[in-house]
Amino acid sequence: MSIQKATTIYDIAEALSLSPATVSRGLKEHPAIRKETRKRILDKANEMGYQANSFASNLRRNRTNTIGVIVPRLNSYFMSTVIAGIERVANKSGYNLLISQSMESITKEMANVKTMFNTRVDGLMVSLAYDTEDVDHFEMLLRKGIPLIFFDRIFEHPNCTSITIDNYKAGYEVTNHLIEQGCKRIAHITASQKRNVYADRLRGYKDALANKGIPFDKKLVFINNLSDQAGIEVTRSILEMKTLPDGIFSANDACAVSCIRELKEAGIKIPEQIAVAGFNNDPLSKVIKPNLTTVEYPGEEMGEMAASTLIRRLDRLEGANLNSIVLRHELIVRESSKRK
Amino acid sequence: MSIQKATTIYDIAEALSLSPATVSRGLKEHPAIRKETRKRILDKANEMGYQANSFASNLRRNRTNTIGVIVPRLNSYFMSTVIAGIERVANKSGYNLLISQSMESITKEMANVKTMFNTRVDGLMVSLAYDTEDVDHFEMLLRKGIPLIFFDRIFEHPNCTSITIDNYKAGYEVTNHLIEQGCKRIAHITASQKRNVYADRLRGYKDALANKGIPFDKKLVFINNLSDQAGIEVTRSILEMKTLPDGIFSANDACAVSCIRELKEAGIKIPEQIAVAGFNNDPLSKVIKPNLTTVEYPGEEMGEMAASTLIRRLDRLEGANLNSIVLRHELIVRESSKRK
DNA sequence: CTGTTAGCGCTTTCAT
DNA sequence: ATGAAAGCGCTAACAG
Repeated sequence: MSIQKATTIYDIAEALSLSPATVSRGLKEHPAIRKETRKRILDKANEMGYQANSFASNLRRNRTNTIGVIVPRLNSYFMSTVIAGIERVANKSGYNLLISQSMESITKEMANVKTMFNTRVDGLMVSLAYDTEDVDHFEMLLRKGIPLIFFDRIFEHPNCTSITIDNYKAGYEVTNHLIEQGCKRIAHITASQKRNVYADRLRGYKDALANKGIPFDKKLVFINNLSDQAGIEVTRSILEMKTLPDGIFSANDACAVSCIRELKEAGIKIPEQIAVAGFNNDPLSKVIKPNLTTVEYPGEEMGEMAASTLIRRLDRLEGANLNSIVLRHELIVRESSKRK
Repeated sequence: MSIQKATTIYDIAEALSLSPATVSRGLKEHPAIRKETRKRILDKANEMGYQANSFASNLRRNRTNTIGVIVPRLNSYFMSTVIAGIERVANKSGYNLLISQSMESITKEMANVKTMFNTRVDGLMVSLAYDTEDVDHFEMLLRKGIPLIFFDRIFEHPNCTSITIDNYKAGYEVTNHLIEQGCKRIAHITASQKRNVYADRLRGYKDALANKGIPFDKKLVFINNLSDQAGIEVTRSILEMKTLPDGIFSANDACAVSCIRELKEAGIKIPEQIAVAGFNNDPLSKVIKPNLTTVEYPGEEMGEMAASTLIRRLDRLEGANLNSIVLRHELIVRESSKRK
């Protein structure tokens, strides 16, 4: 099979005795083209197996049709769900995706931004690394008018849309639920307070305690990276406390599951002695025994929202200048916290 | 801050009283450019903040500088490690990555290939979905001379390089190890036999048994999707057997870990009653108690090899026409199988 | 509603 | 060793 030269709009134009300009317009939704002409063009294009050359188009329009995505890590159920959502929307709208991992490091994140910038992505979607302090490294994009969207791990910025769930409320609900199950001494395991998701959940936790008149004890707040390993270590610290907590609220499921395992190992009954709740509704939460109480996090929807908001903005459509979008979460109560 | 027009080779040419052609050459490693001129060009480019416009270049050269990657799913430690390896090499060589997930479905895989094709990726790296039967959907790429590389879940094809570990040997080693620990009745949990990784490990398992004169019993081979959930279900089936196995070899760690938990739940002592081994050396394997015997799989190296092989081929460099590359794996013996 | 025309920025013969 | 010039395929004024 020989390598065949690709069909161009010139070929179509010639076959139809039209000008390339008309063909170009016909291929889009240009208003000033007769419906019938448009149909002829589309049919012929199909017949000839026409594939737009995006480089020519990009060169001409000074656009790339590419959206950058920077996430801390890909290896969680949550993130792969978000990516799937982004992918669906981007593909549908003819955008390509450039995905990269910051590995939770600001340094790598900065390098990624630079690569994205040099690749001239049309827009960028970011979920921040643990240790990112500010968003100066995104300024070069903003100065060029390249839209930037934060999701999940966001940063408040006047020119950027942020997509989250109400982490404060979710944190409040989880904590309140544990209190209602009779917990009076609830530990909270979380991560870098530089990130909204963790800071907000902690605030929710504090307010829920305060509302029920339970004093806040900072010795019960553990900050780590929420990994399996961290779960083991934190559980050991907890087991060494003179008074054990009677509830644990972990800011993710991986860590919660790891805690449950360690606690069971130590002979602690769950939920009777310690009730446990996690966050994200990872499939793991339905595997661990007892099943883990958690918060359903609409990952795919978040990906879709992020992508469609960005694309609307790129295409100068409506509803693109929102400053923040908050998706609905849901507390999922399972055996790990049911005491009544 | 106003939006500033980007520097082009014309700007550099003008500033240096050279022709654009010379600048273009100077920016590459063109042999016919005086070293000194080259340095002047490079310096000036730097000073002016020159960024190549890849669309113009792509349009001209009919290349995209983009590599496609299609994987079953992103949400495993192994895969995110592979991607990190690919990313490093691609970035270094100035290639962009287009990543997508087939979600283990041939249908989605075919759609992804088509998107990649239409995006005119310069090359494609693929790890196949569970249910892919043949590679007909890649033919359109091969016909165009677009290099295709398979990694991990490969398909033998004369024009494609394949990158794997020796799954047969690994399967043999794991099984043999279990036998040496005294196991005589070893179950094997695996996935679609359409995929080399699972078929090869099963062959290794069979041959190891045969070599020690242990009869193969097909009732001891369980085929599922190796998820946590599958681990639970398979363990339940196992627990219902009239004679329990005394060893389990799971083709991944996620499933092995899930089994261990279910077995412990049922009061089975590990490794005393049933020794367990997994595959991939997922961080999880060091978290579960007892720590899981597994096989170290060099994910990052695999990603690097795949990417660099592909890029060498794209750049017409040496060592690009290998048909198959086999990386080194390593059996990691931990408590879950240590009986002696 | 359709055509003409002029590039977008780069690479690559072909000249010199 | 360097330059001139053509053109990759498409889009967007502008003209009609």
